[in-house]
Amino acid sequence: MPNGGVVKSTRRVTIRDVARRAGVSVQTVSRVLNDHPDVSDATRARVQRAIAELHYQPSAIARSLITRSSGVLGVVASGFQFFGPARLLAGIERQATELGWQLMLRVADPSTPEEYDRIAAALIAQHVEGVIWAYPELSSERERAFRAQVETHAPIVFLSMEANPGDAVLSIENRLGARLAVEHLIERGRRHIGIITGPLNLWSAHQRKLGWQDALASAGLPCTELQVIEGDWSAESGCRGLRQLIEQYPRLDAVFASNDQMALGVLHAAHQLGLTVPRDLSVVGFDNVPESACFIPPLTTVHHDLFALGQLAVREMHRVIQARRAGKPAVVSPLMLRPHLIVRESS
Amino acid sequence: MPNGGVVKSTRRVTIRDVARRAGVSVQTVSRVLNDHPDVSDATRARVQRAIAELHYQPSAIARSLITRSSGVLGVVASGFQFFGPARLLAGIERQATELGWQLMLRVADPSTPEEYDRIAAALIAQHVEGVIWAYPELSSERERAFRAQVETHAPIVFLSMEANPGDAVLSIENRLGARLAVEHLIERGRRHIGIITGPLNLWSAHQRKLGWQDALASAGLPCTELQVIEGDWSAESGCRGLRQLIEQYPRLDAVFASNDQMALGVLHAAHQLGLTVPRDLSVVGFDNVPESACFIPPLTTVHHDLFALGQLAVREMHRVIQARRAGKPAVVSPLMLRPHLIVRESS
DNA sequence: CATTAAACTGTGATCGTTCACGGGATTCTA
DNA sequence: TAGAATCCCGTGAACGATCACAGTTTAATG
Repeated sequence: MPNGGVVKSTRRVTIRDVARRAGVSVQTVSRVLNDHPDVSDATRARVQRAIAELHYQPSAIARSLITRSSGVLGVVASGFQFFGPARLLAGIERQATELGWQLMLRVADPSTPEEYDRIAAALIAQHVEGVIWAYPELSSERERAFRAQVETHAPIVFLSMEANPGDAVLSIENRLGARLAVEHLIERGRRHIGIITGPLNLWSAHQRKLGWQDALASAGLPCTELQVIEGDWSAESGCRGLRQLIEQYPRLDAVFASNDQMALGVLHAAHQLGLTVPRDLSVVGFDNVPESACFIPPLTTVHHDLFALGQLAVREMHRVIQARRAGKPAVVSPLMLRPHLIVRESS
Repeated sequence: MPNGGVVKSTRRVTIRDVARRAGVSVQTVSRVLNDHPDVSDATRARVQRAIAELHYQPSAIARSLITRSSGVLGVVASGFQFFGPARLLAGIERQATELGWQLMLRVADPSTPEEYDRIAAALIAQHVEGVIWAYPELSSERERAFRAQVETHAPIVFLSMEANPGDAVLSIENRLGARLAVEHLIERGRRHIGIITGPLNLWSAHQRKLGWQDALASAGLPCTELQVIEGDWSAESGCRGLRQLIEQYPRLDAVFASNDQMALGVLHAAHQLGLTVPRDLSVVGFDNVPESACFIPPLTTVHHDLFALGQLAVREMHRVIQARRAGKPAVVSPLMLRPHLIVRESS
């Protein structure tokens, strides 16, 4: 019966209650719970019946205190209003659940500096056995401070970040992806290719810009700062970006937008300006969000699989933790996933 | 120095180590940690220095065992590749962090039935003090089972769900929002208004359909099943939806798409079919995703604030838990947030 | 100066579980 | 039939903190 959420504040049913009811010791109940062999079938059945009758649920907290392993991974993420981070988080969650890990979620807001200390402290307090740093950018010094705090307690995996030597970073090849996109524009005969970047303090945004430069340089095409506008991932910034770009670089005949949302903004602005895509202007995006196939016109874009990256991160973490429990030293091995181009009608 | 993530497996620094170093009892250290008054300034300083020198981090796990309060809320969510759930989760996280709660995240995949039992068990095992059920739909019977398991341990808040009497549900007024959208189309002179719904087993999708019916009925306009297509929230389904709609109801002069992504699909299909929006066809969406202002044409849509809803949910949970700690019974009070219409050029 | 209150600090039990160890009953081997 | 081996089960300590209670010193009061 619905009771409006009134909780009876009864004491929690413990292993002791089960033991009493089954007429055995707590240790025997513990053995049943953990599938240890040294229990006769008869007592095992009795204990299991008591467990069911009392609706007993073991306490992971008490267990992790004594076993010194919590079964919890910490995830530091942010910006899941964006497609990438959301997919990443989904992949992490899926794999974690499959391998039996719980997830403690923190959202890092890169604004305040001492917040990272608080996050580290909170994760350590919760006895997380591993930390997955998903997406939020870290300056080198902050990263060092964070690692110094956390790493004596738990290994860390960094995702989509700059890889300093020795870092455990998993990522997609942003630079390659951008190069593929721009090379494609060049193949289609475009010669004056601008870029709208993400926030350039972000490593991934910076890498995509480098990929754009790579492609232009090796084709001997113009590559100046006049062709660059820094956006903020939002469609609106893509819209503004195109206007500015055309103003400061009128010969523009193609744009590489560093994500699909900004590409949408570019398409929008082009439409407003009376430019026909792709005749007057080619546009390529990055991310391959599901909607990009329904843009007007459908967007050529770079596909990458962040769901898989998230899964991979958890698997790596799992491997390392398991190995260490067995006493062997183990480190996360860095890895880069290759993106590929999806050609549609905007180019 | 980067060391590839090698963890020194030293014993954790405990309150006892701090006590020894500061030359006081563990109780005194505990008092310092919890800001209890009965400590002289001199000892307090000595203890704090010891804490700093040893890099001591208290164990939330040990603490929650004895205090019987974990400081952890469980969140069951899914589908954060969509704008709504992502905003909801972001709001929940923000408010939780502000109020000092940790978040245990589970993603519910509505496919398997016994998974709900596992989720409930996991949450109880982790001693969560409250559960926020964010978005994933529950059948009445599954809900009952879940509540029966969890509610003796922790209060539950349901978000965006059907409210059975007595349920603690927070939501936005989906039905009203849809009615606003359709009434607007009627005001603009449209008479043959179709709808592309979300999956109709979802309460929110069903409510939006009812809102559409409300508006048509009170205006005395046609309202038949021929005007209805069931989508799946994706842009692609909106695209297909419009084609089918026109086929089975050729007089169509406006479409209410139950989210912005499907509205994008509608715009796309209209463009392909040579229809000009809004001249030949008016389109209204639902959600007001940031991109919708950059659709072609910019989308008229229903704005609602799921971030605020998430914050609210945590605040309610907080209130209830605090009250119960103080021994007073308290229940979550149901609440509905009003959405409003954003008029742009697609209508 | 004795008495009482206030300020400060320590002791042992406790939360719910597993770990290390020990011991009795049963079966097997010589 | 004695000895060892196997199976089964229980006892006390431990994990890292807080709680309830008690004790000791210092300051305030009559």
